[in-house]
Amino acid sequence: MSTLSKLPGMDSEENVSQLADLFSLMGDTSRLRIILCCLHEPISVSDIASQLGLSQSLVSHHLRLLKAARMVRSERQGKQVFYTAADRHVQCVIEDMAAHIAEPSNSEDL
Amino acid sequence: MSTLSKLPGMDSEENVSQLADLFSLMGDTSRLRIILCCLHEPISVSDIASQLGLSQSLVSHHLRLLKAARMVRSERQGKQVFYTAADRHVQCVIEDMAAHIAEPSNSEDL
DNA sequence: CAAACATATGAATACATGTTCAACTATTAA
DNA sequence: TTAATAGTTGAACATGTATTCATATGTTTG
Repeated sequence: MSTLSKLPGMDSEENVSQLADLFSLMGDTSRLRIILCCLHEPISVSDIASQLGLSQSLVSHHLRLLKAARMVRSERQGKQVFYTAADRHVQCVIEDMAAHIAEPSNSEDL
Repeated sequence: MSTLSKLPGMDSEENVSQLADLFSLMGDTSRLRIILCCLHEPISVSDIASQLGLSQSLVSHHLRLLKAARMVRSERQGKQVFYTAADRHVQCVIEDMAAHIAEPSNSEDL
């Protein structure tokens, strides 16, 4: 058995690339900001676009990818479509990464 | 004040792109696998390369980026250089993302 | 029905980046 | 010092992808 890591499920190629795909999605500034917009309450596409200063088309493109990865959920209300972060893990990931940034660098790093 | 999110520090442009850069690093399959290799114990460049079936050069390139982002630490021992994951947050991020994948999709997703 | 609004989508482009190859530095052994 | 091993680095290439523009779909209102 090839145990690349001791994390559950992380020994298969497929799981790793599935993970990488998700990280890749969050690796784009526009997309990450869109996710942040969706974290706390449902928000419409045009509201995201105007809040972030992005074109509506671009936001829609990104939301499609995020939705396909189940990172956001969509709900139509009349003409508008509201998006929300899919589950709490999305926020957890961001908080953890922020904690990494906050972590003081060791002196040995130099 | 523009509070894009209620996450501490996530209201500034710079912090968001700093986050995105880190996610982007983890968004590549090779790099993510390299990180997984470094999670639990120090490992040399050539060992990573042979374990993952990647060229030593490629591994070194990736490690340089990971080190610059303070995701891994390096320590030379003789001819070899051993790398380790920098802090526990790196592992947390991966675990959270794995939990997201494991999360059952809602019926409304269709 | 047509018009107006909100969102989605496809194609084209411009830019970023993962990978390879070759050459270079660093460390140890003979 | 020379040879051998381990790692790094730079340039070049090939592939992927974020963004834009134009157009299409869906929804409400007149």
